[in-house]
Parts: sequence; structure tokens; C-alpha cells
Amino acid sequence: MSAIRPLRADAERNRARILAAAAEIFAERGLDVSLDDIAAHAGVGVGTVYRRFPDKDALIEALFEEKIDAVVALADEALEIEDPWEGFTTFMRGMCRMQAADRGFKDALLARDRGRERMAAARERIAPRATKLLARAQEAGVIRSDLGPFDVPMLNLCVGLIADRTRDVAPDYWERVLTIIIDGISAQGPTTPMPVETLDREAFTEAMASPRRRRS
Amino acid sequence: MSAIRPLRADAERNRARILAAAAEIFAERGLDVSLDDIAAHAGVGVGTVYRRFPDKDALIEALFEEKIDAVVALADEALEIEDPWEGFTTFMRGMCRMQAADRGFKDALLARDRGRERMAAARERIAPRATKLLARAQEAGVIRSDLGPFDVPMLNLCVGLIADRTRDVAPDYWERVLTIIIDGISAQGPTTPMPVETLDREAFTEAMASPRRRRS
DNA sequence: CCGAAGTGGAGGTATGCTCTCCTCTTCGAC
DNA sequence: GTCGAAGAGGAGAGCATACCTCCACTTCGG
Repeated sequence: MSAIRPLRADAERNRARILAAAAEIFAERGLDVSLDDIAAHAGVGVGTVYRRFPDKDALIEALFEEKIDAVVALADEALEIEDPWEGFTTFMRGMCRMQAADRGFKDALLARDRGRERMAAARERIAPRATKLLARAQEAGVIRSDLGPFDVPMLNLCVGLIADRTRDVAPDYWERVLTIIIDGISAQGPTTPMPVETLDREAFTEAMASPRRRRS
Repeated sequence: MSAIRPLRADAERNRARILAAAAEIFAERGLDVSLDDIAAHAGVGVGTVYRRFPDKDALIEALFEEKIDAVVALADEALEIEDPWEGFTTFMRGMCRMQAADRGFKDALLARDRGRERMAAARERIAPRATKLLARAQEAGVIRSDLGPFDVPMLNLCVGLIADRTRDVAPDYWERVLTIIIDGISAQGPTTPMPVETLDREAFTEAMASPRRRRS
């Protein structure tokens, strides 16, 4: 069944409106908004949304695949910058900017459940590039050598949180926090020795997934 | 009415068990746990909890007043340390440690609604001391001068988030992030100029309160 | 020994979500 | 134009998850 028979013109138009509304609302308010909200914003009924996308996750998937591509592209661009410090900070800054601009994107990277697969796929593409950016900068001696690859996304998380909290009142404020963090990972000044070990892969994965509600 | 007639022995015992259970569960899982959970953990029925505390907020209040006292005490101790750098970092580290050890405490500082009053009262006691700690360190030239008083709790927030996410898999991991942040606010090495202004009081207050769910 | 204090936990009430169902509307091929 | 199929809408079913109440029963202690 179902060769990809083209949609009727009105259906195609509505599909586009749904995607546009979803992109806007997800970006502004994260993935926790209801589909009713999105449908209302798109000017269609919920039924129409569910006719086009089997469930909420499919809608998210349709929107965020290309976001991941953008991250990969960002990493590749950063790798082409010759100066290792510039390369790394460009990547870091770009990641933070994306998360600050799109709260839904940030949520998608952290979600549990089906988001976990999405996340795993994304990480598989991003991690090698990020690791290379970090290693290059560390070999050049511009980033503290005790920083682990899994520390980087944790620092990203920090900036993302601040961006969420200040988005409405000071949309660029996150850049201050990022500035402090970047100065903190630089090897230019003196660095305080790390008091504890970094995360291993398993601990990191667990930490990135949203905390599961514990029963009892 | 109601001179504080002493409770019956069993009632007093249950009250203590409720407080103990609440302290433990709030610390571990934050304020979002249900009173049913706490009652079960205390080995009593929910009805018993509500007989002793008019509502959930009263229970929280009973537990966290003394926590605020502890923060104030921490700040006062830090102010007695002669070295301004030691003083400030002791305070900062202590705050982070408290938040890492007690998720409920962290939530209580951020909650909206009635928590807002609690927060306001807490901040009124803490802010002057924290500001003094920061100013002293900045005058001594050991902390970057472009750091504002409202930046400090934002950085605390970062560490609190990381502590939440890694509590189960690496309970001390937050110390790495704090180390980076402390190095980032130090004036020992070169500092990148801040790209944007800090928050004003109003923006800060709004940012600290949990984001309100927007309607429509 | 018995009245008052205390207890437990099922369930009332509220909220807010995802997704279904079915009637009515609109498109567009012929 | 016609008409069958595709699409649209949105009330509401179903589910989950809280807070808090109510009242028949139990326990304390004077």
C-alpha cells in the first residue's frame, strides 16, 4: 500500500502550517506543549494534526532531523578553522546559540523514551567531531587537559538552562555564562585541579536522559 | 483557641516520622513528589499527614526554614575568612554543596506561587551577605570585575542542574563544573570581556521563579 | 473503661494531556 | 457540474497524576 500519492492541495497547505506552527511553538516553549496548542496556533483542528502525523513524536522527528544536520555542519565548519581554540569555541558557542534560540531542540536532545534513540543517533554523528575538536585544542595546549569529552555537553546543558530561564527577560544573557565557562576551560590562566573524575560513557548517557520518575 | 496542647505520644511520634521521611524524599527527589509517597515512606496514611500539616506547603515550610538559617550561617562564616578569595569560594562551594545534597532545598529556592514569598524572604537575608562577599573579592582584584551580584545565583543554578542530573550516577560530579566556573570567574588569568549586560533586579527575579506555563 | 484524639486509605475533585471517532466540508478528476 | 474520496474539525474518551477530604475504625491515657 501507499505509494506516496501526493496530498490534496489544501492538505499540503495545512501540513505546512502545522510544521510552521510547531517549529515556532516548540522553539519558544519546548516540547512539553500540547498538540492542541499547536493545532490552535496553526489554525486547524487536532484531528488534522493526527491525520498527518501518527503521533507527537513523528511531528518532532520531522522537525528536528535537519537540526541535527545543522549541528554536524557546525562541527565540520569548526574543524576547518585552523586555530584550535577558535575552532572549539566556535563549536561551543554555536551549540549554545542553537539551544538558546530553540528550546524544543534542546529538549529533543534530552528527552527520554523515543527521544533516547534520536539522541543516540545524534550523538553518534556529533560526538566524534566534538571529541576531535576538543583533542586538537588540548594538544595545542589551549584548553585544560583535565577536561573530558563528556564534560563538554554538561557545560552545554548549563548554558541551555540559563537560556531557558532568561529567554523572556534577557534573551542574550546566556552569553555571559558561556563566557565564564569558556574562560574556565581555557588553559591560558592557572587552572584549579579537578577534584573528581569525569563521567564514563554509561554515567553520561544516564545523566543526559531526563530523570525517570521513580516509583514508590 | 488552641493553646498548644501537647500531642498524644503516638501522634508526636508520627509527626517526627513524617518530617524525617519528607526530609529524606524531598532531598532525594525534589519537591515534586506526592504527599502519598511521603506518607507511604513514613509508614502512615495520607490522612495523618494532613492532620498534622494543613497542606503540602506547610510541610515544606517546616522543613526549610532551618535550611535558610544554614545558608545565612555559611555566609557569615565565609565573611569571617580573611582572604577574600577563600571567603567567596567557600560560600559558593557551600551553596552548591547544599543544593547537591538536597534537591528539595534547591527546588524550594526556585518555586513559584507560595515559594515566591519564601524565596523573597530568603533572598533578603542572603543577598546582602553574598553581595558583600563578592564586592570584597572584586575590590581585592581576585574576581573579575565585570561579574554582577545577580550572576552568582545563576551560576549556582548551573551547578544545581548538573548535580540533579548526575546525582544517581556520580554524586560528586558537580564539583568539576563548579571548578570550571570558579576558574572562569577568577581574575587570575586573562578574562574574556562580557558580551552582554548582567541582569537587573526585576529580570533576575523573573528568571529565578520557575517559568510560568503560558496559556494559548 | 471510655471518650477524645488519632489513623488509614479509598475516593472526590481537578487538571491536563494524547489520541480517536464520526459527522460534515471541500477538492478535483472526469 | 457531479460525486466519490480525501480532508477537516473538535468534542470527548481514556489515562495519568496530583492534592486533599471524609469517616468508620483504632489507640491512647486520665
